[in-house]
Amino acid sequence: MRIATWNVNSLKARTDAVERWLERAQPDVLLMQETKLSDREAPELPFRMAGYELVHHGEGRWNGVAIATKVGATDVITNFGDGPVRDSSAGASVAVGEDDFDPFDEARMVSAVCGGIRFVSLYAPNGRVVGSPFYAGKLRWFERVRRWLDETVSPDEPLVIGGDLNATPTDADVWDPVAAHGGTHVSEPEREALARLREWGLTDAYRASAGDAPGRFSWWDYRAGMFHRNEGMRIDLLYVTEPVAKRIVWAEIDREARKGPPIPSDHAPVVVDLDERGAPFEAGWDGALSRIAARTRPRKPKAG
DNA sequence: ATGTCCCAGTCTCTGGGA
Repeated sequence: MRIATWNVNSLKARTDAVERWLERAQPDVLLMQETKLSDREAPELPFRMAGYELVHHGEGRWNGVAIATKVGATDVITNFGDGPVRDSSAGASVAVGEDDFDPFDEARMVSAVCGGIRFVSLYAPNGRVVGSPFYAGKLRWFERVRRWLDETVSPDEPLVIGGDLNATPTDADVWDPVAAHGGTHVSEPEREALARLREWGLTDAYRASAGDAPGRFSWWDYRAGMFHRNEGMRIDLLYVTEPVAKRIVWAEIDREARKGPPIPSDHAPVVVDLDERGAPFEAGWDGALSRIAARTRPRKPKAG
């Protein structure tokens, strides 16, 4: 089973590139981020023509997460089960200010069970500036991810949770820790937030297979030739529970997909191969889903 | 070296976000 994650930087602008990559890489499940589409605009047909079901959770102009799957999708969860997000496709010309920023109004989480594994596609808030309200919201969002793990799934269950986490686990995941020092994506609270996820019972699938070598990045800024100098960061992660970790046989970051033409995403896909010996999840997902149902309360829509 | 790319609206440019 081949799994992957890719921040596509607009699925509208990148539909053709994603279709070509699916044809070449043939993942069974692809997590995507920054689709920048509403659910109504999600290009389900091209994916279906390529053999994939598309599960999409979007808001329009910004953010947006999705799962493309060849092996079916059931038990879909959006936004941690906390209710609807905003619609940024209507009346969104006014920027979200510091005071009204709420990462839980944004489409940053979608999950589904595919091929006996629960997958979660995440798009962490950027944080903008360490110490800003956006940075504080980013840390709150990571706490919500951990709480969702605590309340709805178990480390004993087969789970893949990942995507664009907008944070680097260690200095080995940054081209120049000194240059990046003091910025978002490398700060200690962000790294502690990632560590809290691992401590719950998750393994970094790429590192488990590819080792600790530095210089293995998944994102490079478009500007200043940073890709060609390999000045980037590894912020696109696949964290997996033990039942999945023991099936890892290979992992790679597809740098080729970061090259043009045409204009590529600023992220490269991260690919992990699992062997086929994964036993069916003994307890089944019914138990886990009943816990989810019990914890999921429709959130009262905000006025206006 | 504030250098690129994406989006929507003010619509062949601008402002906002990454």
